Amino acid sequence: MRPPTIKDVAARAGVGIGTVSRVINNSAQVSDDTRQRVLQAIQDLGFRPNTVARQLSQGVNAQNLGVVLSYISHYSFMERLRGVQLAIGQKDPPFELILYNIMSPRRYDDQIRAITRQATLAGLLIIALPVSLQQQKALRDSGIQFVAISDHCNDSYPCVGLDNVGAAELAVEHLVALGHRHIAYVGDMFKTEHYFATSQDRHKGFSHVLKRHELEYRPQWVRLGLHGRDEAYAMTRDLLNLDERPTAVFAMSDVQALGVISAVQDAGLRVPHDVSVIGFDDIELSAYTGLTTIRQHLEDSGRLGMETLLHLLRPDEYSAPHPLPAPKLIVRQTTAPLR
Amino acid sequence: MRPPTIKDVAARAGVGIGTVSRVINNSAQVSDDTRQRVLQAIQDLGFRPNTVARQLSQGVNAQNLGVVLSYISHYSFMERLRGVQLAIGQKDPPFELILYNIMSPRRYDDQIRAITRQATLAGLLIIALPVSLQQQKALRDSGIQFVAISDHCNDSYPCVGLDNVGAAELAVEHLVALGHRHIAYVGDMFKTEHYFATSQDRHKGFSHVLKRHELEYRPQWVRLGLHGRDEAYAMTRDLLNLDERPTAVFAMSDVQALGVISAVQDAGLRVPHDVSVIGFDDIELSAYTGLTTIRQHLEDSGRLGMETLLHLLRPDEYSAPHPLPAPKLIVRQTTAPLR
DNA sequence: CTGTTAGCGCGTTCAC
DNA sequence: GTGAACGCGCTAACAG
Repeated sequence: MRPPTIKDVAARAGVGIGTVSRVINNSAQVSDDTRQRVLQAIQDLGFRPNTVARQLSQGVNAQNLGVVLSYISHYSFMERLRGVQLAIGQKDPPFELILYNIMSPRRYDDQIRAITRQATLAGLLIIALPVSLQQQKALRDSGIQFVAISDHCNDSYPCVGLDNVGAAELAVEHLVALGHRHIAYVGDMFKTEHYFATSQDRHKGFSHVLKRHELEYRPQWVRLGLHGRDEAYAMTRDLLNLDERPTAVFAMSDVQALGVISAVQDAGLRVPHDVSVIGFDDIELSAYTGLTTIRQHLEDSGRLGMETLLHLLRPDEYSAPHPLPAPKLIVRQTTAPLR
Repeated sequence: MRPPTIKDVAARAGVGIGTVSRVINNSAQVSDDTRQRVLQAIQDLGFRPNTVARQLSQGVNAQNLGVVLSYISHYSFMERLRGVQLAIGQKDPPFELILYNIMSPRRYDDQIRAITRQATLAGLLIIALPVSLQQQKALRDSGIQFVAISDHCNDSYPCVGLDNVGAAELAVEHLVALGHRHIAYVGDMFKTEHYFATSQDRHKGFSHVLKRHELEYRPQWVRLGLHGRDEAYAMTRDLLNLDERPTAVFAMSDVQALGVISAVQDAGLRVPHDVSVIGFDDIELSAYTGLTTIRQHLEDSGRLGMETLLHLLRPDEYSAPHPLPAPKLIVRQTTAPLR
């Protein structure tokens, strides 16, 4: 049962297909009588014009831009997305934005394949997800320009670089500079699949600093779990129950840092008096809550990624964007010198 | 200069169009020699396969869903969007989501027109924007199912209802119940164009309650400005400089409420001891900051809107969604009885 | 006013 | 292996 076409409608209404076309585009003058008959036939058959065919015959080349990202529900991705929107702005005619929300690694490859096979995209922005050689080829073959925002850039494609390891070092160095020697890490479970390893990378920065200052690495001070405020809360509770507990916590994201803080407070301790807490991201929320954190310029990175893509697509209209500022330590009220 | 087609490529490579098609789909066995010639021609001409034509000939009906909203950068819209994503979920093959971000009222109508003329959408969700009769007709004519999330629903189209007036009354009644008689309103400027009037509506609820309790309405206690934390901060500063200042403030959004709170604190006053503050929305942020507010079920409303649309599109796969819970007063730590 | 015809660009048969 | 038709569903231009 394929969907009805104007041909079917024409047959049922006893008219030519041209007339049907006129009716659905309510252009030209069609006699009121035949118009009614056509409309009736459309009703009866449940006819819906096929937009793809319509586009082809009208010669419109869809100018859509895609964004592939995971975890769209995280604030950090939302803020990046905001930057993307800013970059697209309000050109006339505008590019439209198609969101591809990757929820499982297995689906990622399927999704890219689907995009290259059937999406009508001018360009694609891939956020914090790896781009394999095959995917690069597939994208190029289908004429889709792409840019990645990534921790693992290389020269084989345009890419806005992030540096999770280095930025994490910034955070932990801050704690060390405050005199802390007993520092814990709270983050996401390390992924074994082919996602980028944000938590691994930030944990790597954490380890580097410990090593650099010859501080002991204690596995029981590294807590990994699902992402989220409540999960971080639970992990921190366990952390505080240890015989020897840390005096500072580096949480791999601001949302998790807020969970850490709640747990510390609920344990009858004070932040930063008893325990210092530093987060990562600098989402908008963090300014409101006074959280010390690492600013990774979320909005700017999204904007920059999209600007890079636009520049690729239309060099005359969009100039090459400025590079991303380096991650920056933002000291607020949740870290203090070791007593 | 129209873009090159496979025909042009075929001519340049001295082959038939069938061969070109095989090459770009790297299917079938093409001799290595001719493949190279074709690839070269593609290079030379800068040929990009036309996805629309490709779709038509393959019979894929684009199954995209659109979301029209304004102010995508506001947290409240982001949380609605999260709900929308949840509803779409991960069906296989999935619907993709196209974002139409309306930044000026004038552009809204153009945008809808563009959507009806050239977008390949199965359905459209219109969030907090009015749908004129003409727009309804245009959408129906182009076979695009649509659902609105709106404060002004009527029977002419499927719609998830909001009630800003009633919900605002809830907020102000709470303040009155706490003994407050001098209540200020901080909100967005009233729009004169054809957007929905969120600020007007919430202000209307505010006025209703004052009238109901025979409280005086003082124009100088109604502050309207641009949306944002900092703008709300400035308005509140002015408010506190008045000879007679309010003892409670109803901010039309949580983000603005946070600005109000900062201003109160910076003026050397305490919240809620000296001034009670209530917001509106219950964005995630508000739980973290202890803000008393009105929960309008943002995420649920987005989810519900999209579920309604999906149910319309595929009644067999998606059941009719449950209705939206009523707005709810969430009392936290920023409101207290009048001293 | 209305039926017919020729494309839109590409995938997919077919024969060669 | 490869070229040349045919058709996807629709719009537009042309006759009537």
